[in-house]
Amino acid sequence: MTLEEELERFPLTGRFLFGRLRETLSLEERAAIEALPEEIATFENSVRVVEAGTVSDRSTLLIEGFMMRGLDHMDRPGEQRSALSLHVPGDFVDLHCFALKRLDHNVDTVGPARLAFVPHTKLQDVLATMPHLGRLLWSSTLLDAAMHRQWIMKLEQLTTPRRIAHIFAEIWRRLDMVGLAGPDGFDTPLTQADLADMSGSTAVHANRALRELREKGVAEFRRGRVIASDRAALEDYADFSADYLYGEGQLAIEAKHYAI
Amino acid sequence: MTLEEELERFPLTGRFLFGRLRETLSLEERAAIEALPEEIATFENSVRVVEAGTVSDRSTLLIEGFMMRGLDHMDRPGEQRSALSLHVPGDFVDLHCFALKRLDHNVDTVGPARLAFVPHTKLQDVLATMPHLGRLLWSSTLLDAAMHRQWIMKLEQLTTPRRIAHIFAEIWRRLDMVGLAGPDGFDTPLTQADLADMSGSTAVHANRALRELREKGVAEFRRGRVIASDRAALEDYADFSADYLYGEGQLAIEAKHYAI
DNA sequence: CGCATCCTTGAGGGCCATCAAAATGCGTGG
DNA sequence: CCACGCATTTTGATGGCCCTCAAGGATGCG
Repeated sequence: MTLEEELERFPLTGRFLFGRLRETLSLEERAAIEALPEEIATFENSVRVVEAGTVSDRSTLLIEGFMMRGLDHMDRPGEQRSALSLHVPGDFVDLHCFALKRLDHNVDTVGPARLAFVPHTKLQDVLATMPHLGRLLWSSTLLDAAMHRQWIMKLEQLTTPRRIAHIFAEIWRRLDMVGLAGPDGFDTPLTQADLADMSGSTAVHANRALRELREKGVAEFRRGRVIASDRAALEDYADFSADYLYGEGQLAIEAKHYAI
Repeated sequence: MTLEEELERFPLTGRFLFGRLRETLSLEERAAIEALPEEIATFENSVRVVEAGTVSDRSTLLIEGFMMRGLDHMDRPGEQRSALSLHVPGDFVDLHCFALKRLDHNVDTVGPARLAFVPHTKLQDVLATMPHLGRLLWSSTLLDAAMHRQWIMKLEQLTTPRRIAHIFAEIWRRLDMVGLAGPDGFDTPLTQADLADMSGSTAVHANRALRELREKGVAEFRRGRVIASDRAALEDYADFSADYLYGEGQLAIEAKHYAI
């Protein structure tokens, strides 16, 4: 099914796992997912949707826009924050809190966003009646963990310009999977300060790193728009390999194993 | 049940989730876990147990010793590696590969270790018949993700001495939970080069960072033995808070939610 | 006792943080 | 349409953390 058809039939959740494991879901299962949200809401830029430490009985699915998971720095709340992951439409942002209940980080919007809230009671019903779907939900939280690991590697190994290039490469691939990227770039609501948070750097240095990317011809960043005419060069510069996103290439392998 | 009793009845898997969510497991469920391993094996220091990229049909439970998940740096294989997580006895090291099948990183021993291999077919049987246990297995993979997030924060926010102090503080707490720590420190097979890999630094700089920890009275590290007389000072210095480990303090909350 | 591994120390240089200030773009309201 | 305020971006200067290369010292094992 194409993305357009998918979104026609499942306008809220059609992007969930699209380009990855969605193909292994039956239509009944996709319908069950579409029926999960109890409430749809729209938020403005930089709104804290869930606060770290709170016990929650619902999870957030991102329909439209971007979100970030992070933590305020303990010394100066609100000033310097630690970015843990960025989320694009189709992501079940804090599904893991269904199993852990208490969230260990904040969940904020980056730019305006439309969200679907899924009560955990409904998830529990789905798990009881649709075990295969339950396993796929599990997998989707593990994709998050795989991205975490790549971020760790990125922070341990790369300089700031390469870290930012890696961020660009990852977001681009992920937007691609849900049909929201262009042929030579993509749009985000990110600021240079956001990039600094994600790369463990400062806004000033992120600015200089972006200049280097521009001068090297790797990528351009202007007010949230990322343009890179040579995608291979960008991914090469960032030591980026899309394997950890478990995208289309791996689907053949996965689908076989998921045929319970 | 005390840890001693637990290990008496479940010598292989008695430490799995001990001090965290194990209390929510029935005796039948614990017995089911104990019956999972198909093979027990002992390995020497620095043995690669699973190679990145391979499709695996079994997962590894760490019974005794330490393991590390990581990636070799692309340019110089075997030389500079990126450490992603360290594992202690009781950890279901690569359980996530049950759901994702393909591993995105290597799994190596650090020092000698005793491992239990669990075939995925057995896990599948357990999931089919014991849904509650299945959810707990899910949770255990999410604890890994929570630790990943804390590592990301650690790398983004802290200097190398504080990163190493954070590593010490985390390992100490985790060894505590499975009864393997002392009152003023703990033993590991880690070298200074390992600490460097874990903190995204170099062996030389890790050495200087350890000297600073020693001079500041935060912690001592001598041939794998970590000694810190003032644990609060160590955790304070490292900006460490054990919440993300979802240990005993949170059990009351969790247990309630897990009473399906 | 010899060897391998690990630890330690020095010197030089590069990446990045910090402080400070100015320029640019953008929405609001006059 | 212009003025204004505000967030964001840009640039400079200084200093600190950390990398790299190099060499020597300690420890443990056969």
